[in-house]
Amino acid sequence: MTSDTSQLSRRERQIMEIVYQQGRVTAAEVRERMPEAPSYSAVRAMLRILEDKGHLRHEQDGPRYVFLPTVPHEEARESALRRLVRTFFADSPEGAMAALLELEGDRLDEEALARIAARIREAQLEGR
Amino acid sequence: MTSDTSQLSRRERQIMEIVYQQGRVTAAEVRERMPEAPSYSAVRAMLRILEDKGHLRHEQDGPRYVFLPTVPHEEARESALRRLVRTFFADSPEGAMAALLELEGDRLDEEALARIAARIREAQLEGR
DNA sequence: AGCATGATGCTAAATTATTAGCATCAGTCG
DNA sequence: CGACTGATGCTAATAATTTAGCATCATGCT
Repeated sequence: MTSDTSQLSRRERQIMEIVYQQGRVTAAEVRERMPEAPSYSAVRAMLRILEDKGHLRHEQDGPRYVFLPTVPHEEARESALRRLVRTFFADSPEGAMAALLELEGDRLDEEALARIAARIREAQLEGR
Repeated sequence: MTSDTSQLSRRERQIMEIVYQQGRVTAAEVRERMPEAPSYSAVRAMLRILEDKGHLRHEQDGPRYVFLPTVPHEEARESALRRLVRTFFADSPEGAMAALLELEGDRLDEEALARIAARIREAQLEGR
């Protein structure tokens, strides 16, 4: 297991976000998405550092490398979720749920709401 | 408005998280909660930098300063939520809600689930 | 073939971040 | 009072991060 993401530097964090967002990316793609993007070779240098630190690995994809996170997506997002709930919601999942509804409610159509409601009912029935 | 939190360095980010978690903190309190905490004076120096950059402000509290974020808690968490949904949930709020339920469901008691369900019903009735 | 473009590996310089110490002040205690 | 502790303001040294250039290789095109 790689070290905690709270230890990532500024650029490292920017890159890791892009990698998780995309799933697998080339150096050029990372660069396109970086705020105030440095040179191509600077991006590659950072990617290599992240690989050396164990956060990323690469695969050959034709003439270029494609980079992937070493911590699986699922795991990383759980970790990020927990951290967010702890930092901003006094560790209350209910608060986070409410905020998501409030903030993103208008992006949830009828069907999505129904699906979430069903999940809630399920949780209620399971007494958990 | 201060610059984007994605530009925060390693220690800056650690400190901002602590500040948001606590609401208002002294330098000593920040230091207690930092991973691999540096010296008291190093923490103070970082707090001052964050203040210079506009992320924090301070108030006098007896013989010491207490630090507060300049971006209101509500705003900061919305921003963090959006970023999380975008990075890890392909910008799908439904996905984020499902993951929260999955991950933290066992921390939601009957009453909390009922309250969330009520919020969902409300959203459904409002056709949003 | 030569040239251009896109890629990697590597290096090191430049820049920024992080660190902690010193001087000074304020408050408390014996 | 002096000593001690806890605080601030400030500085600069050190460490870490970030940056980009060079050499080289591979591929495709004329």
